[in-house]
Amino acid sequence: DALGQDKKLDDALALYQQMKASGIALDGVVFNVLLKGFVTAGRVAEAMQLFEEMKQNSTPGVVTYNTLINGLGRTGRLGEALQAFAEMSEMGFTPNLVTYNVLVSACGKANMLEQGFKIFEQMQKNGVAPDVITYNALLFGIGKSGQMDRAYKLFEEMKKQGIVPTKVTYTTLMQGAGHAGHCDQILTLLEEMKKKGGFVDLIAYNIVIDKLGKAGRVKEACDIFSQMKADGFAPDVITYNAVMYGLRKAGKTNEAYKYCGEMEAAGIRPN
RNA sequence: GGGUCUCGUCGG
Repeated sequence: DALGQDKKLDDALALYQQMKASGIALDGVVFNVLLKGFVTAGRVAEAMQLFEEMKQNSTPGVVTYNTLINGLGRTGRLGEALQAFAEMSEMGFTPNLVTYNVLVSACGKANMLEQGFKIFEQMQKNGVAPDVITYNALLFGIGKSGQMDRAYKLFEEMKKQGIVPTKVTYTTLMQGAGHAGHCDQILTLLEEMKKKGGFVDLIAYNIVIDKLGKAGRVKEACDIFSQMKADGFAPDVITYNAVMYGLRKAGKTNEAYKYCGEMEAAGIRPN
């Protein structure tokens, strides 16, 4: 699993072959881990091949299906993901919270928001209660489709249901507000996150700086950049790219170069 | 008893 996460999937495969050759018994978890490796590397064909192999050995389980559905969904193959979802039920596996979350998330990314809401309803009919990840995934899809009024309604609704928003909820709303061009909302959300304590993180600052810069509010972007450092956050390459993009867009190329120098001085490699 | 699955950030 560690090798697979670390872009060393082929080393993981070698280890797997070695295990097989030494006659070590391989259980379903080993296969799931490999499947996940293929899926995160975008090697879907090999993932499908391994999955077929697993079926011969009758090692697939709910986690296997979830991993596979996630892989299909995140590579834009929503149709195949839904097919795998149907198949798992036929095989007698009961979809769990993760299964539904993977599907809702895939729908949002694929601009199939209404399909996502259908699954949201279906899970509840089947007695699976949505959690904060489900709502965050829906908010992502709503934000991507530019319907922020609907996003704020769902945000209120989730709280009414007793779901506690996380920092991901807030940054997801920020992104949506950015898509809709609502920079002031982003700043309001940042203030709310600060009040919560412990909600503001590097990603939140990166989003704020990016959106302000793209909206031409480059002075504010630079101010937030200073503020994040004052708050003890170290800008990363994404932060620097975002400020520099905004500065360059505003024609402040010299200013952008200053940040570039600062970045290198901070030991951050340009990408 | 433990190990595997799901949500948010830039540029290209």
